[in-house]
Amino acid sequence: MAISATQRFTRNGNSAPERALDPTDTKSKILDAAEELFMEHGFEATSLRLITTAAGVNLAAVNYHFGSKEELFQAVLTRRLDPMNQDRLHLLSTYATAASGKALTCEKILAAMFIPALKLARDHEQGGKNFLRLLGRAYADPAPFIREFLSSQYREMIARFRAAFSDALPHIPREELSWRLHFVMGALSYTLAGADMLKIISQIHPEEATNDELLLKRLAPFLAAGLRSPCAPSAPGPAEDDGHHLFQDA
Amino acid sequence: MAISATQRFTRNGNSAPERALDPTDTKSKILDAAEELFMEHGFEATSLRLITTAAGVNLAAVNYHFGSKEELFQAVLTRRLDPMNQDRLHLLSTYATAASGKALTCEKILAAMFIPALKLARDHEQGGKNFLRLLGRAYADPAPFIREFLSSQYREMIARFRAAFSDALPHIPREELSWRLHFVMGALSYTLAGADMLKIISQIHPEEATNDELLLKRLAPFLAAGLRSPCAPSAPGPAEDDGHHLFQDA
DNA sequence: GCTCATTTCAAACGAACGTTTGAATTTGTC
DNA sequence: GACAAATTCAAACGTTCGTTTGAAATGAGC
Repeated sequence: MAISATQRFTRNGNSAPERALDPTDTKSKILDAAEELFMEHGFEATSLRLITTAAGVNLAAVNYHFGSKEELFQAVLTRRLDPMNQDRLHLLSTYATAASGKALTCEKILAAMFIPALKLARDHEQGGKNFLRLLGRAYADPAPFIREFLSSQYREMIARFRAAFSDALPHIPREELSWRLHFVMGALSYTLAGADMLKIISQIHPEEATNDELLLKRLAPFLAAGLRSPCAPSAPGPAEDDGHHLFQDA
Repeated sequence: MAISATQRFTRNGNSAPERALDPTDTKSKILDAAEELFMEHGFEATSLRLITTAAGVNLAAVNYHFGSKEELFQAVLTRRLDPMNQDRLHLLSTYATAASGKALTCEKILAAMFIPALKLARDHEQGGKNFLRLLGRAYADPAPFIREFLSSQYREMIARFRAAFSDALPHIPREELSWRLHFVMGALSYTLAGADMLKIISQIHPEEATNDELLLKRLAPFLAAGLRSPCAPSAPGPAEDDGHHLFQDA
């Protein structure tokens, strides 16, 4: 642990943004194998020996090209997460200019969140579908380096989308909207991540559960309805009830 | 791996349901420490040495009392999950009889899901709050033994609640309802599990994010609105569009 | 064809892991 | 108090882990 910054990477020095995108070079082979295996077993349970064997490269190649297992994991996430979030921002801007000043609908904003994710899921030439499940699981991973990384990766995107939702739903207080955005992100990532678990629990047919397109087509209206729902009469202070009165009867 | 069933536990033979509930005995001390540490670091990253040291017991005590690390993890989950899910079923039955044959509202059904979780979160004398976060994370864990365990633990409860929702929302097709139930479970567990990550992303004040009561008071109406939302005009076959027409404009 | 930086390789490092062992200790029973 | 079962203990087991090493192979520039 705690290797000095100068000591690391003295042998690589590969500080240029990207040397090559050749999908047959060692770095790409490692990323592809790591993506699939991290998705399948999680970060801790996936050994570098498993990754390098699957990639057909030498064990030491990971530390040479990426520095450490943690940095490899971040590289796996960055490779697809960065373009996806930029797609989201671009799509949101496109919709906003098309609306010519008027506020977007919830569905439009949700579409700007979901469509780039769908595009990634369909990118079959590279295992995009695996990546979405890996990403969903990373959200729930307690490792500090993962949480900090995701937090920094998402900060800008979330801020922009919160602003969009705030325009779309002006009657929802800022604080309530933060919560609902939280719920949206939760349902989305959980849905993408847990596709094989709750499809059993929920008795959803397997061939349908893997159809991300259909999945999101059902998820977006569900979330839009929640986002638009009328606000409760605001929290009336520390009521200290026994929990059985939390839900207004109807 | 693959220890014969007869070989395991030859030294314990503790096959009675529960010998003692004394919170100071070795078994309980291990469960308490394991619950907190599994929650904090996840299953793979938590070593038995860390657990036994925190519990103040000998390293071998885990294998003596529980058989293996995996079985300890299951015991940690079972200890609270089993009573909580039985509470849920009991509460649902209570509401159902109180409604005297009429269908319950979505809010009532959600209350039957949430209130037992809240009760557990408030059980401060034992780390109930930790447990909920541990549970939420277990949902996203790819380890097969965890997924199979949770699936078996939840099967009955989910079936009962699906039936209740089906009565409450007779106009929603069975298949669509399965999806929405999936989204509900996702948002709930994600909300309970990821309390410290997305509260940063969503700019929610920390002192509020730890208030589970307020959290669920906001989540339930959000989900109820989604559950009640009108159905899309049913999937019209394999449309094979480019993804930009997935969301109906409005 | 020589040079030198980059990359690959087999091998080993020390550390930490889950588990097992067998003796010591405690506990319950007569 | 003696016997037997249950539990605790220190120590070690064999394995696997991420990482490091130094030499061998590779490739581009002159």
